[in-house]
Amino acid sequence: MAQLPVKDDERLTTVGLLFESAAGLRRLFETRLEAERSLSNQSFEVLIRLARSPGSELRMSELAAQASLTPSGLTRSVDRLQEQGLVARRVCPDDRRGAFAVLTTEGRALMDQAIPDHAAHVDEVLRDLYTAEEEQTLSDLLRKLRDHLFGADAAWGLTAEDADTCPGAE
Amino acid sequence: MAQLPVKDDERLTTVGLLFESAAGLRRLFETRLEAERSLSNQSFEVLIRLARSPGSELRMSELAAQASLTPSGLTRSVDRLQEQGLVARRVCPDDRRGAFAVLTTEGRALMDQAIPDHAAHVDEVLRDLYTAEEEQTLSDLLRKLRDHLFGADAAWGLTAEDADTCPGAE
DNA sequence: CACTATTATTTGCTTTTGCAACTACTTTCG
DNA sequence: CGAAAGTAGTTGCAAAAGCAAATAATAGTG
Repeated sequence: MAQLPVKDDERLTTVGLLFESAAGLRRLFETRLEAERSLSNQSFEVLIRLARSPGSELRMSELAAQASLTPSGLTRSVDRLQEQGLVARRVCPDDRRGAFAVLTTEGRALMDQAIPDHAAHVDEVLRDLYTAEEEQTLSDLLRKLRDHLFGADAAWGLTAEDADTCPGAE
Repeated sequence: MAQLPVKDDERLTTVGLLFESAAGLRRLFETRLEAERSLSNQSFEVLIRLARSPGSELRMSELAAQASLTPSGLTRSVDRLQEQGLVARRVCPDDRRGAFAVLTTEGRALMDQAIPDHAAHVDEVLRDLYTAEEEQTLSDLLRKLRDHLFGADAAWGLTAEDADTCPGAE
């Protein structure tokens, strides 16, 4: 089938919708997370990625990529979480330049509560909006974009097999 | 067809992909916009929405919603653009509390150049990634989400018929 | 009409973010 | 080995963003 060309305007619109949707969700979640857990959406992003990683830990640089922060942004974010007692740093024994961010016991406990709550909130927003098929499609299309923008690696998909770069865990 | 339930994990992943995609695009565009036009992505968002509105103007509050900023964030953003001579404020004659942000001649000239460039950049990223059909699907799914999160109004779709709340234009 | 409630935007102040420079380590290569 | 180049993370500083309170104008009510 001859594909009708997509016009510039439509592409710009799609990008605009993507930005608006992300910002809208961020604000929505932030309100609740702030109220119920005193967490910003950004902190939560950092925590959830740790929580979903093997050993509840991730290299700083990897975490920065996953949480959409620059290295310096992540350093401060982890500083804050550390002050709150939710995260600790662990030097990488293999490479002493490197550091892991690790969920503390307290952080783990918090996330064990917060993640189901958050998932329920996400459900609330998406469940009645999309069919299961649409949701799958959206996920696939977004993953394609994400992988294209970064390097097919990073993030959420949680293809666990990497991440454990630093065998000498505590 | 009985819809297989979507698992919590998958929903969380989808949301994560959305955040990552948006952040990735923002960084990508920002780099080029900064280099070629000395504009942040945020400023550009404000400008492009003005440029695509009838009369190149929009109420502050409407613009804030479209650009994913809080009212105060938008005030400062417009302050900066005004200092750069790209935007001006116009008091709404109907309602003297209200203000319009308007593209100046200079701002219009800038955007007449910048938008095609930006559109080309967006094309570069999306053209070979998605089929026309996929792109349409993505756009539809995102629009549904955006409309659900806000009030089916706002933004890009540019259903021009509103916006002209303030008849007494200059 | 005076009086209270609402709405639109701005301002004061604090937090978050980013860039660029810096430190500390590792790797490469002569 | 030892200097040069590269990598991981942190810090100083400045820009941007948000919240809450202030301002200004409009709407509603008795």
